[in-house]
Amino acid sequence: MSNIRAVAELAGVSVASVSRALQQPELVSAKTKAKVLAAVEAVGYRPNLMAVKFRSGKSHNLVVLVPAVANVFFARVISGMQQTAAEKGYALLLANTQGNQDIEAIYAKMVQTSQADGLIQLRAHNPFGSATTADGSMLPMVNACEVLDQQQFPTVVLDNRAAARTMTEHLLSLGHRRIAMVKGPQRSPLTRDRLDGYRDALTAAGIAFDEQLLCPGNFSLDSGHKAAATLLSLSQPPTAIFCENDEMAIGVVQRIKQSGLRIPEDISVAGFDDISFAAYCDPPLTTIAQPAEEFGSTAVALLVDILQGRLKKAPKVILPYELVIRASTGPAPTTAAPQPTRG
Amino acid sequence: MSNIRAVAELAGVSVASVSRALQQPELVSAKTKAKVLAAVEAVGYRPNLMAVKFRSGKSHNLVVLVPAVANVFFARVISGMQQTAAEKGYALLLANTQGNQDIEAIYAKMVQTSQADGLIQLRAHNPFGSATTADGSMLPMVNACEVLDQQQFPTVVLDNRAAARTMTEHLLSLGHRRIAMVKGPQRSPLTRDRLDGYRDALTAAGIAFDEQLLCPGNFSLDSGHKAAATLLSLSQPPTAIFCENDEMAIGVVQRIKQSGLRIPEDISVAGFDDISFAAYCDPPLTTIAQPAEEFGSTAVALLVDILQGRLKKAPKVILPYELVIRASTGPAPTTAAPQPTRG
DNA sequence: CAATAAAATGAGACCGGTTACATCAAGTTC
DNA sequence: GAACTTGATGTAACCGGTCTCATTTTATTG
Repeated sequence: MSNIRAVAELAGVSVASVSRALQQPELVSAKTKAKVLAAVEAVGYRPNLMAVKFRSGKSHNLVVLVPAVANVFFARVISGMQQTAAEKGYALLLANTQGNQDIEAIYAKMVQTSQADGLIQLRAHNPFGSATTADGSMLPMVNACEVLDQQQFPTVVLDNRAAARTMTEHLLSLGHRRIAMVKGPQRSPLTRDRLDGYRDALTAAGIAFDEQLLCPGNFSLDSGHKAAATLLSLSQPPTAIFCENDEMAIGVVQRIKQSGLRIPEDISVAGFDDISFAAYCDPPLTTIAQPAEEFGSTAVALLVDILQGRLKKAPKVILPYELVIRASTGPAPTTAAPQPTRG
Repeated sequence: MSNIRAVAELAGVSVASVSRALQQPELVSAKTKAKVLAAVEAVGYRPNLMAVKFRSGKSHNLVVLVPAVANVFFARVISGMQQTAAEKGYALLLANTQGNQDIEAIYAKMVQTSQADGLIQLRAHNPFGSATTADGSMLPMVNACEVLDQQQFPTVVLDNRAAARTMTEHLLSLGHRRIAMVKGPQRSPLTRDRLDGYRDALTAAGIAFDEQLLCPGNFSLDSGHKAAATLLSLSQPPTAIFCENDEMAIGVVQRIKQSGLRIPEDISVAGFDDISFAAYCDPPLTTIAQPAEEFGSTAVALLVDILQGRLKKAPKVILPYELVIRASTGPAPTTAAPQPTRG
């Protein structure tokens, strides 16, 4: 691999002149610039950017911790990150953590060992352990989607509580009184916020909260399917099921159909995220649309702002959501609670 | 940020001893090692791995060019890459190319500028322009999923021709004689191979090829929906539609239902990939299962083998596929071709 | 105890750029 | 023409590690 010294030698100038000719052409004479460019061409010179990064102390890499890259929603977030990172001259180092904190720690270390300048976390967990560096400065981390309770870090988030309340109100407005919720992992703040929103709406409508109508899930299609089975087997099944993501809702839809019940005539189903498949579900899914790509691009933009010193305090960016009403939700059945015909 | 010299000073030893104590502890005395480790702890030393990479000339980064990270299938491939890369001590630099060759070129340059050691391409395109470096050695690239015609690069691929033939034969065995195909982008070798397999099966069954039954698509849900509309409006519509991926098949399914036709009684639909949503489609989708994660892990393993000099010639790895028969395909209708009732 | 082998340690070159500073040539001003 | 300014270029330090080679210390042996 040819280096800058080879170029300098061939061009008959110093390495400093070569560097200047390439980086600040206005500082060198036209003659020198021409000689340098010719020599660069001749030896096929490509500057070793690793050396530049090392010298400058900036890797221009950003670590991204993603619980599951194969998740449709996260894939969109990554897509948005990628776009903005490229625009700002950063590359993304992708880490598929699968919720494993050891893996998170390994990648977080890339920041501490100068392999990356900053980190974006899509889960409510701080992989660094503390919020500041040894010298007390803010760690270059942005938290998006599911955010930490303590607000030491810049965050990009949806008002999950309000969104869940909006969806629940939509279902209430259709006359539903027994509304089940298929939740995400128990401990996540995201799930807690959405549960709060759900309860807010119930309380406002004067409906008692029923623990039986809460069903755990893990955001997978299968967990939705299982949750629906549980809910349908209740002595008093719900007339509407609100799922914390679209995958689970699609699983729920399948299970309900397998029971011979109709959606939304017998039971309404709602999701969250508005992934592309939601509109192609049968019936098309009522859901909360999140600006997934914007989560990614905003997170990257914030992180770059921090890295370049344009941001002093940790901001909290709240992105808008939208209730998307499709055919999977409809008026609550007026008759007695429907009974499964099979399954 | 503390460096190795600070540690050396505090420990009262040379920088070489510090380096050895951390990298080849068997070379230093127990006493020195203890002093060094204490000093490391005291100053909170983290080796600057950027410096190490620079010095060694190995970045231990791999660039991955993905047409669309938000695509469900590719997301799984990335997931597999991530896993294997982490095991082998490499990090993934993710590039979302969206088919844009300029973006590909920018990221390919990361290899040439030593920011990455190698590259994985998921499309049939060589972002480097040539197959060898200036000195004639093989470029560190692996091509997966959709592969280049010329075989200068190691490739990981499905026997798409055989897979398409298998699916077509499945449909033929159900009595279908008018089998449509919803294709991917025209110029891709992947689409060409699958078309060849489709024609192989038709020829073997003595059925004439009908150009009208080929429908272009772009692997999106929407393009499947549109393709179905076109196919249903034919004077003689197909009795089965074979789509080159599951997204398009799901789009096709929706459009067919909107026409009031039943699947599979009136028309059969088949996909390709076996994404998780395929099993949750209504009816569940017959498809070709591809080992997506294995594409990723194999591609990374091959690339690392190249980088570490364990691989001299470019191998071609062919991964297995599996015909997954679900409810979206069934016997061809025995009556006259069904007519749309609405839509 | 001297001679020698073996183990431990230190000094400093090196990777490939950038850049502060020194140097030098050419032009400007009085 | 001397003094000074300006622009172009070169020299070499520097980033933070690794690693070769020389040197010193310790262990072994006759």
